[in-house]
Amino acid sequence: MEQVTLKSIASELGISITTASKALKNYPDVSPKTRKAVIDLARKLNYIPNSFAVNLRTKESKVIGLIIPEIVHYFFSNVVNAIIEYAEKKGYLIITLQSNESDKLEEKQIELLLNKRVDGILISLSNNRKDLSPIHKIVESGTPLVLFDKISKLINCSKVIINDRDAAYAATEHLINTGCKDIAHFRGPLNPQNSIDRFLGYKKALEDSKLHFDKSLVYTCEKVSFEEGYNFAKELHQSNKKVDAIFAITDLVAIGAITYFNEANVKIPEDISIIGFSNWFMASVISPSLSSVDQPGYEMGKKAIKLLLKEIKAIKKGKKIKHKTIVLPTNVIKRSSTRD
Amino acid sequence: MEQVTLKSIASELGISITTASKALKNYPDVSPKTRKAVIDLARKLNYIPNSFAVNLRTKESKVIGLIIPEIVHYFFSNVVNAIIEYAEKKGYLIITLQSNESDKLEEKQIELLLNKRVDGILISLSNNRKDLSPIHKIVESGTPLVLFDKISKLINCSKVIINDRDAAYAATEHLINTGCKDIAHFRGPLNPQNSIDRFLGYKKALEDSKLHFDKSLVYTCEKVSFEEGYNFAKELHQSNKKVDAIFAITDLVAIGAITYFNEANVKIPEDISIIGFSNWFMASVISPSLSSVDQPGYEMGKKAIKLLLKEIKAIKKGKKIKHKTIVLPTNVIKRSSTRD
DNA sequence: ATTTATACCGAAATCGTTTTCGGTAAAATC
DNA sequence: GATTTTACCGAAAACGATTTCGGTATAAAT
Repeated sequence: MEQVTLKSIASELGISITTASKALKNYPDVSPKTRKAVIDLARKLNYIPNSFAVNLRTKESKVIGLIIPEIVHYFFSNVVNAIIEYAEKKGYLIITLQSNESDKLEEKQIELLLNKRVDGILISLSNNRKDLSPIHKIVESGTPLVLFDKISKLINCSKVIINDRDAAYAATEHLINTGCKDIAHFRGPLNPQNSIDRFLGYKKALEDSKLHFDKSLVYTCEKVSFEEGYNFAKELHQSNKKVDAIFAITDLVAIGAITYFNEANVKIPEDISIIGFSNWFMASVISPSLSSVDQPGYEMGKKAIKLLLKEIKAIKKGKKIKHKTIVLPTNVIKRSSTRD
Repeated sequence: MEQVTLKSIASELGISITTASKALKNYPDVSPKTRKAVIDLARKLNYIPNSFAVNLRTKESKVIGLIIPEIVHYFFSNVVNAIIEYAEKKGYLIITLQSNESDKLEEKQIELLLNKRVDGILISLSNNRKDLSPIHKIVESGTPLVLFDKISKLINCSKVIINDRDAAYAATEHLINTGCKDIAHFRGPLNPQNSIDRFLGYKKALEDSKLHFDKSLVYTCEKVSFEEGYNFAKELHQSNKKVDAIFAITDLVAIGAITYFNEANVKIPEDISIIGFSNWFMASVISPSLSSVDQPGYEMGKKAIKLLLKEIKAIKKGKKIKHKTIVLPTNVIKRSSTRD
């Protein structure tokens, strides 16, 4: 399998490597005749420029690194989808890595991407990240970086996020506006900022409406799973606590709850209203269909890669870059699991 | 941002580039003293070997290309998950691309990966692929290739698949064994081999059990969506056709049907049995829980990347490679949507 | 006829690493 | 003391493309 190079083309045509290169790259100082000859031969031999050599020379790889906690997640697979798609259109390829919520793994992966000399890096931070020095290292290396969804404000780079607090506030407000007074919250783990922010939004909405915040109505889903939603719904129901609504950290948790209430013949939303978070496609599909807050994964991915490519371009041109933080709007999607 | 190179290390230490390189790569002909000096300085300056130069020299990129129809799919995101994970352990990175079921796009992406000079390629073919020449091109280029799930037998390379026909046969057989006699099939589109094979398995199972195959009981889901499952269930129900079971091409379609029957107060599995395909995690979660055939995405991804890396290794050592086709076993997972 | 402009072409340096192949000094052997 | 071995080191040639800078013809201008 003999490799076709500029050298082989040049020697076949009896010209120099320089001229061959210039012919293919539309330099003006090559005659139409030789240009045609080179192009024709290149096509005939199926010449493919050696990207390793090009990379070395141009010092860019046209590859972007992407680290997310887990790809097997509707939200993240949508993000990845958008990123891959947009990047490809702009001539960039994406190397994807998953941290599995392990900060140690995340650090290794950052190292890997830096070693690969990718042109830029996109990260959604793992929940357990405390030490920010590996992230700072990226910035120091001069590699453009954009953080999204799960970010840290302490890093000096561009970011794309939603306002979890406001979104949770809106969800809770929707429950309040539709007449609910005793609202439970199935929250996420205690550490992640997302989970904290949503809890805070929930609490703030209660307070702003002069509703009593009852700590015993807050259940913590460690794994944010269907089962937890199901079991906490059962627990809540059998406890005979006075509750007329649930705000769940995630649609999956909410659907767990719905499943229990359906089985227990508790009417939704007459007896209890339920609202989820993320607007997973299953939300519109189960019955009753689930009200939710949309978390625009595709949009987020697209905005993040767009921002990153812009910074890469700017740096290449030696321009100064101003880091931006884009906050994507979220909307409460009203369906049948909450009242009118 | 001055780049740290072997050259800068060497000149700082007053030694040659060669020796610096050898010190870092554990060559025996460098004294412990200079080795230590080089290693220490390299660490101090945070030296990162220029991967572009290494690639050029070693002619390998340690990158694998992966093309799938869509990443936003539980099955495929599981495949990707496994591939990324295993590859990383073995020192390889994954560039992921999605064809969106477009053969034109798929061809461009193959071109992209070939131009990038990835060390190997993994593909799950798009449904519309007729012309196999772009795939042959990969083989001709000498790039190791492994096809999985949606493959073509006409390509001379290794493959990882399930036997859709047998799996569908087993699903239908399960319905028959549990007393069903009039079994409908919500099939997929007419083109894709997967869809055809599952239909054939269904038909064969009926014939082998001397059950009548009724063409009017076969519904074609063009988009393989929840809505189609729901609507065909409705259509079937209102048609008053005699039917006591449905085999759906996919769990999503099956869940659509279940949702309709739940609403219509048709008892599952007493009045009608339903079995899906893929063993999506939602199958165990809805009520009644859905019987299904597991389609081991994670296993498939792992086997595929393993096979590919093995071939890459073999080629590097100049060994001959024998292409393998791995057929992964599938199992009928019995849950509450079918009878005992 | 001489100068100037134009149109093409190519030598060579460069990117940073890897690896082969000699070379020199010191130590070991006879 | 002469020879061989051992232990280190480095020059230089790759890998393949890009780009600068200078060159030589030929055509145009004076």
